[in-house]
Amino acid sequence: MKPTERAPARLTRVSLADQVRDYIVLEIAQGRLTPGTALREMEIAAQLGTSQTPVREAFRELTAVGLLESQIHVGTRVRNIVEQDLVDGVPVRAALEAIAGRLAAVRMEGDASEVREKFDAMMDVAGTGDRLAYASASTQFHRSIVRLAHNESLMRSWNALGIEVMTILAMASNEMSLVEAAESHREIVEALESGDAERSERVLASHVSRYLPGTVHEH
Amino acid sequence: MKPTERAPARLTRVSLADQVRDYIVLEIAQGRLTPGTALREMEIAAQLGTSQTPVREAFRELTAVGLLESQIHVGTRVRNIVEQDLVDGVPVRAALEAIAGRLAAVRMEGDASEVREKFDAMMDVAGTGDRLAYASASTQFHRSIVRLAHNESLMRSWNALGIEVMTILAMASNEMSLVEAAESHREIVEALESGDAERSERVLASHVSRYLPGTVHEH
DNA sequence: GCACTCCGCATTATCGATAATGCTTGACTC
DNA sequence: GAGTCAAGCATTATCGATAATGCGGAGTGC
Repeated sequence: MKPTERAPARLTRVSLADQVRDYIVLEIAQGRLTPGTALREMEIAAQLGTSQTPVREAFRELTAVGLLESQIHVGTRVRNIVEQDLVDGVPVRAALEAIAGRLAAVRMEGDASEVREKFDAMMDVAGTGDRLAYASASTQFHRSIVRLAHNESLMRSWNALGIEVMTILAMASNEMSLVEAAESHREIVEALESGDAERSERVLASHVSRYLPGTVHEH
Repeated sequence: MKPTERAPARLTRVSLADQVRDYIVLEIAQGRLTPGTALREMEIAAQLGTSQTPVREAFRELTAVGLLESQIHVGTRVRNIVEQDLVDGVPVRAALEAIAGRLAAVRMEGDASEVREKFDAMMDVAGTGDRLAYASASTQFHRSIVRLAHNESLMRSWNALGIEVMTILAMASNEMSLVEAAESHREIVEALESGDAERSERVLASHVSRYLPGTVHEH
């Protein structure tokens, strides 16, 4: 009962545009596409055996989160993500996740099981040392908190930060201990489980602020 | 020296996708497309004399800001924006613009001329009573502040809120005095001109918080 | 009468081809 | 020799057509 006959076991799950997007992200995260590289729609399409359309949609999405940059009628290239971009994102993300923590603590009414599950998954992955998988697990952890805040505006703003991509890039470029990193999320889970909105807000803001590259948050 | 011969003086400025997007927003803002209405790509395309592709891209963008909702392989419909959506957006927007105010106050180094220009434009428009134009002017005012913060992550998160659309919808549905509304932005301009980061942050947070429909912010 | 299956239709997702744009190069003028 | 203009080329933007998907209704068996 094969899904389809013609596709060579590759690019067969969801929409092609999504798969192309993930492919490009990986290429960048793993250094096969370096900043400044010009991306031609038809070329990528040919590589992946799709047509121009899904590639185009992937470009649009990645441009929206700042991974690519494009000029109308000219072209699209890999944006040079400098440390400043990561630094810029921190206060924004901290503010958003602080709100998320405050709302989630109240709205999930003591049932933080989903968050704890994501935390456990993150710990497991950290043990394997797979940095790419860890980046994904961490993103899912944080996203689940934002989702539990039940505020679509918040979710959209947070998504627009392109956390997943940034986390992958950050993970790929540093040597931080994964287990240690995962462990540092424990206090978030506990704060949420306590149902204390203020504490959750505070813990999340402080946690995310520590993502400043090469520095430690303090007040 | 006409731009093109074939187009009937309509849909001729920028990319078709952008024009389709603006068209749909207007249709919704002016009540010709009501919540729940199913949108068919080919139908809109036929109406506007384009093909399916630009319509599709417009749908994607509007889905991203929450104006439409779509299911893969099924269809896209006008989302029912309820008061809750507007309420949800307020704390997020307040947090983002507070950050923007703090950064902008410092980074523009006393030169708030751009912001003042947008303010003046908003006051002018308010005088005409054109609510749609006012919504646009107000959005431009706020966007200019976010832009002056020189933080792309912030800009992206803010854009994802779809402020323009929400403002249009809010404007279309209430009877607030435009001049009064415009005037309430003066303190923001003054705070920014003073270059005082904390004051700008505070004034913006408080101003945006007042956008809560039917209520007044207090602490 | 009710539940289940299968078929046809409406709609989107993807494709391959064409039109439009803007950069670049090279010739021409002053 | 420097500047200007235009034609060619690379690339995207848009198009029209086809493939794939999923929903709903007709038909069937119990």
